[in-house]
Amino acid sequence: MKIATWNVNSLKVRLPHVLDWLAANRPDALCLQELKMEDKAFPRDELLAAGYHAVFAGQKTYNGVAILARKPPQEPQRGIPAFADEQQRLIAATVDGVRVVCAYFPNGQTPGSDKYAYKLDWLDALARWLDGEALRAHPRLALAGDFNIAPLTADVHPDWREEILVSPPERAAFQRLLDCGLVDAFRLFEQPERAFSWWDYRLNAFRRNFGLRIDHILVSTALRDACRACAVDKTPRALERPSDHAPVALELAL
DNA sequence: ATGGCATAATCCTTATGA
Repeated sequence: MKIATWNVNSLKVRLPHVLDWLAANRPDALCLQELKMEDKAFPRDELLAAGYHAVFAGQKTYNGVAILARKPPQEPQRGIPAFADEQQRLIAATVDGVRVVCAYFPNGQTPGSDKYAYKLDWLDALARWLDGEALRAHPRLALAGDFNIAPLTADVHPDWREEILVSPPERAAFQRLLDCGLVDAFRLFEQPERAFSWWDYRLNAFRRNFGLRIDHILVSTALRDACRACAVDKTPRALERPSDHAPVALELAL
């Protein structure tokens, strides 16, 4: 089984890249973030023609998440239960017996801001839900998405000067997700130096490999031993009009 | 010290992103 995640930064603009990537990689499930479109604009027919069913939670201008899968995703659920939120940032569904949770974590803007407080509140609600309910109901669970957190020093280009995405409270919140019984699938395997998943559009950041690893796939204990490979695919980032994020893919022996 | 690019929305400027 192959599960992947990709922040597409507008599904409308990136649909050709997504269709090409699906054709080339044939994942069983692909989690998308930052659709930036309402549900009525979702390209359901184009994806079905490409062999993919979808569940999605869209909104105008910002946010928006979807799970694409070769088989119809089962029991879709939108949002974090018991966390009232106008922003469409999470959708979960079962694909091939795995509970796939697709999430677009808040950016946080800058420590001390309202958006930063919202980010930490959102992370707290996510951890509570995973620990208290989701993992009990679904022992085989994968949490995939744009976490907007670079957990380790190795996940950050040395020239990164900002506090956001690397601040101690954000990293503590990431660790709390691991403490729920999840593992960062990427770090189960040997990886190249300076492996990132996002590069700023400015400053020739991609060419200079000035990036961050903020897109992750965490898997539950029950899935850990089934992991066979996990990698960032930098190819779509080099195309014309790319997303600023690259897809991350996990292969499982299931 | 700042912005540098991209997207969407209202529309030629602004908010947001990471």
